[in-house]
Amino acid sequence: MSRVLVVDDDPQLRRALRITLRAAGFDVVTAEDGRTALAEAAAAHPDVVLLDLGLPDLDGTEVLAGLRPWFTGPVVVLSARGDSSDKVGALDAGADDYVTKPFDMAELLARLRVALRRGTAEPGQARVVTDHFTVDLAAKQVTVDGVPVRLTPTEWALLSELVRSPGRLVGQRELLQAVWGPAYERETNYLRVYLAQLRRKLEPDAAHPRYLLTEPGMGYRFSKDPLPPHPSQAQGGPLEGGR
Amino acid sequence: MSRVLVVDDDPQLRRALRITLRAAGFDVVTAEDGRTALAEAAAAHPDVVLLDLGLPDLDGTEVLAGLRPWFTGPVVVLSARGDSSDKVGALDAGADDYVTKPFDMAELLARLRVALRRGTAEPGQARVVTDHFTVDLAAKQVTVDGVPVRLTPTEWALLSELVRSPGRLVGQRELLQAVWGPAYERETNYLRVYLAQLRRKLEPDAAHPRYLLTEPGMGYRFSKDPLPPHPSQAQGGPLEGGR
DNA sequence: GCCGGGCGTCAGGATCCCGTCAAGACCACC
DNA sequence: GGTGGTCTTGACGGGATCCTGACGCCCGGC
Repeated sequence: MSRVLVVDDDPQLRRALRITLRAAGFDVVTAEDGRTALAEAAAAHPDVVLLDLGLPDLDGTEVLAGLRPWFTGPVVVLSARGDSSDKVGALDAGADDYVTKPFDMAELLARLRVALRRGTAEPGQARVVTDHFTVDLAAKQVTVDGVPVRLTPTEWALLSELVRSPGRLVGQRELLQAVWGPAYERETNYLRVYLAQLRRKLEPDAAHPRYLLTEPGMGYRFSKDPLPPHPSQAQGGPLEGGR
Repeated sequence: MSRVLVVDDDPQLRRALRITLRAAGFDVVTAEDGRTALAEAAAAHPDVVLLDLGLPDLDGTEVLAGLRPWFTGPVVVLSARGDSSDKVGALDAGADDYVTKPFDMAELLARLRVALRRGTAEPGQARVVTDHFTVDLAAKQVTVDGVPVRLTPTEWALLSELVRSPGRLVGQRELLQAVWGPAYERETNYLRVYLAQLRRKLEPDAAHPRYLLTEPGMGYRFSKDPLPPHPSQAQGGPLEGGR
């Protein structure tokens, strides 16, 4: 179930949205002004924010600006103002969609579904867990077998880029651009060096990676479900009876 | 620079969009009906598709359905019909945004920016499934009977080119140009070698392909619905009573 | 029956790519 | 000014990948 944070100063609309969204299977949290919204967003970890622009204390754009540095989920703006300049401003400020009041509830629900469809898939998006290590994206913390591990800034940037989309192949150009910037797209050396460091710190056996996989010529892939241990790891397990 | 595919049957609107989008820094490709749209989407590799729902040959929803199995980028729907049910239908069919005509150009550009900001679809969103193997174009992952299979860059480039238009015959020149570049249009050798490798990795019986089919003298075709198994595969099935 | 074009297969060698290591540069903090 | 940590950069060996040519098969035309 997905959690949505509804930010609106109109009690009636809040109530209507709460009822409808709950009926649609959402877990609903509400806020009536900008400060509360920012606090609730941090506290309740919503998957999506439904944000009214006309708030009593803060301008909607300010709320967006306060949200965007750390909130990675989608933000759908709800506003009575239908001017094109308002829309462009909010969308360029980081909003993912813009719906004008009065709005049709079925359409709003559909747009929420679209926003969630592509927002980070897992509800517990801040934590990625494998059998061997855990990555907490919000706290910037990595633990291996429960023990915290120190990562350098570059290592962290690289790891979070990979872990953000489990199972997906991330191209080397994509990684280099995200971590070092567009000017370094050819320095595949960096990737090799830092992937090796990450594997030394995270993998059970750095020489035979099971989670941080190489796709030769294309890029790297973080796999949640580990590959089977390398055969050379013949630690006399009783199951290896054959041969 | 991003490439956008504009699909609309109105020549005037196409022209206006082409000029405005080009001025906004886009590389513009156009199509005037659904069939052309699907072909262009497969051939031109757009980053985003701007799709009018009222097309002469196909319903817009059909174009969406033809696009979504493999197209990993965002699709923004443009429509004169503003009914809520139309919007919900298109959004749930895989569209990323829905703009009603007449529209404000600045807003449309902002929505295109938003769509592109989010980048490609999540793994699992865009996948081509057959009875025997699955191709996840967003994750760049192929599984045969659920087991991940590793493809080399060239193999992947070739396979994705074929899989992008299921059922359609893709000319050898087209394939060679897409994978190796315009200078290699005569090297049909490459196709034979790499098709064989793909068949070895994907087909149940590489000697009698059922999914990656050869059209002698023309090119190759990916078929979702497999051909019946080859008769020589008489593995004692009860139905193979004869002979 | 003969012939030629197109296709599938195979194996070798050249090339590219990756993992690894180590040394130097840079920076922040003490 | 010293020190520890981090980031860059280069070089090297091993392995995977790509290109290439040769061969045999099938099929349609003559």
